[in-house]
Amino acid sequence: MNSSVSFNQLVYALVRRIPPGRVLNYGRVAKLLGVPHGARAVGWAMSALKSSDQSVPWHRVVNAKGRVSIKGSPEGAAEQRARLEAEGIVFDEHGYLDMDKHLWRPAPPDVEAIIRGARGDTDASDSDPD
DNA sequence: CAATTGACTTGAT
DNA sequence: TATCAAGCCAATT
Repeated sequence: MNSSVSFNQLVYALVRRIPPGRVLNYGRVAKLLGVPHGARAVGWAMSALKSSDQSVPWHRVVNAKGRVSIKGSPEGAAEQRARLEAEGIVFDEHGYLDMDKHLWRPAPPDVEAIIRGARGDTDASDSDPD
């Protein structure tokens, strides 16, 4: 039982670990998951989220410029910003937040653990196949 | 299996 | 800071 997990599930697992008041951008999520250029794929995963999946703090994922990037739903964008402000994040007059100040920097080992957990390989007996 | 799509990113203007 | 083009990825049809 293992890598049968969709990329989306990995994304959700990681986003779920983003602490309040912290944010992550699409490209960073992709990179942490081992796909340096999968930013768009991460965005796709987020768009696939249902309103019922409130276990995933989707509002903590913004674009690389530190700005809310939801398209086709001004309401959704407003909600995302409101949730972030509720966590203490401040947006400037242009709608940007300070990435250097709020970007979440998880330790690599922690990220690996999250990924392994999402894959269900909480055991992972084998050291390093290949 | 090929074409489409989209909450992206980077570099140049 | 805003806009444009090109590159990259996974899920969907």
